[in-house]
Amino acid sequence: MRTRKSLGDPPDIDGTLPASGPGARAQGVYRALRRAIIEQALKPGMKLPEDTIGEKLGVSRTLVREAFSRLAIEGLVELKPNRGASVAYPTLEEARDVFDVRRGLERMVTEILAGSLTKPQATALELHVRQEEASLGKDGPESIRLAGEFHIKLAEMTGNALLLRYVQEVSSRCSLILAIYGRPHSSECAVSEHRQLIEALRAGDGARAADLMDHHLQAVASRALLAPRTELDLRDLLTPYARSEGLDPP
Amino acid sequence: MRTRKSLGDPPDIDGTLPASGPGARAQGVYRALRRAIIEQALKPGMKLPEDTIGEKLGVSRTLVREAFSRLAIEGLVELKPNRGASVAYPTLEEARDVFDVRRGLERMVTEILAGSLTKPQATALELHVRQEEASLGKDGPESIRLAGEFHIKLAEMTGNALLLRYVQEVSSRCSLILAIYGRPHSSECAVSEHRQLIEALRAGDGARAADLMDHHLQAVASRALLAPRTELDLRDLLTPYARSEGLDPP
DNA sequence: TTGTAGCATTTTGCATGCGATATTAAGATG
DNA sequence: CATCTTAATATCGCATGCAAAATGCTACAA
Repeated sequence: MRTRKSLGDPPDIDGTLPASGPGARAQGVYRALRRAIIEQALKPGMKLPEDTIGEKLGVSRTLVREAFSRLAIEGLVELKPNRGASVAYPTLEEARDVFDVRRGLERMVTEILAGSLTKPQATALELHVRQEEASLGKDGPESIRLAGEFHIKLAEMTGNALLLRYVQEVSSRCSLILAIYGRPHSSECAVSEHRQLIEALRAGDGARAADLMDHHLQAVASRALLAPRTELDLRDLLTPYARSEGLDPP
Repeated sequence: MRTRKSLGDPPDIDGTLPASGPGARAQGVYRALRRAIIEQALKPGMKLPEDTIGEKLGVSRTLVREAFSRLAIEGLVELKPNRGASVAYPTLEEARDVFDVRRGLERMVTEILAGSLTKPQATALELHVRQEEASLGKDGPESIRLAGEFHIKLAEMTGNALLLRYVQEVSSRCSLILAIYGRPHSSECAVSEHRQLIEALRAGDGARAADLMDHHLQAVASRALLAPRTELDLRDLLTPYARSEGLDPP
């Protein structure tokens, strides 16, 4: 039963939109910050003062702190005692850790799905891939979001809530990582690889599907993490510091 | 009231004991509750009123809430809007999810370690197993704790912080699950299986090591989750409700 | 210029207070 | 006697307040 709405409230138009009721605002702050970080409205390393954020979102520092601690656990913000919160700026090593775990998790997803994917599920995935293709030309943030959601959809289909949560978490962190270390115009996922994956899943070929997924993610990681040149890497390393000084690096 | 430590206080004697400084008390509450749940001082389903807990721990509701939300994310407490927190009471389905993810995670651990385990690490593991053997006869909580820590130690040795965090989380949840569904006197892990695992790791035989780990955890899950008899299962299902009424079921 | 000492301001860590909601108890009604 | 109100109490969600720590600023000396 949906307990958090009071009786007079209008029905939710969309489950993903801000709900009303107790606890909803806290979650709203969390979700807002999360999206802002992933979409790079809040750039890696950026300082996050509690009261500023709270003012801007129309809530008290309490709820902002709550969101911070949650985001900190997920690795999206860093939380230093007496020095406040800032958008996380993962090191290359942390980035590699995240990608490694992600590969392992998604391999699990793939293996589970290879034995259990239903026909409607396969259809839904194909529909999704078609959307990805459609959005490819436009080069907006849309294609990146869709590519990410493909992996989330897969995790959802396992029916394993914990696995889904972990995949969501590593996906978020990967977004942040790619924002720092990724090349600007590299589309994260090759749509053709998604297609092949669906084919293998539909065929129930778990080994092949797992292999495809592994290579797929390995490719994403390589594109991002094999630092193209050291100098570029160093420059990027400085941008957050520059930004925190109010500068505007090119 | 002045609960904080002032400057003249003596330094902490032990690093693992409650540290002083900002943020330390918040973490202290979290850790205290976490341990209390895992060690079943707080039983599954038990209600957790904010102010009662805060009083007992000498902190305000704020910090207790903070701990609750963290524990809720980890699946150790349930948090219902306007109805407060209670120690989580995972369903059998959730339990299976956790065990499945755990097997996947620990397979990752095993595969990583098979290629990289150093000699000192192997020695440390052997020492640990010897401790497990020593504590076996005593049948105290010691042997259970040690068995769990073996898996944590393995995760630590991968050097992957995220993987470690996930393994810790699923381990905690497994403890809770076993507290509900496990048979009272079943030692969770067979020490001999730990021994074999170390041997395979030391030999660098990743496939065999992964297989051993998989069977090992499968065994633990089976012992716990293949509900021995349905009636016993039903009875257990009722105990938390009985407890919340102040009754004391046998 | 460069470094630093002291004060003013900002920001955090945490406790407490107030209104809202749930839960329990008591009384009324059939 | 069971069930529906309704009042009392407990508990939560969240904002705000206050002290401690950090940060920034100004002034001054080397």
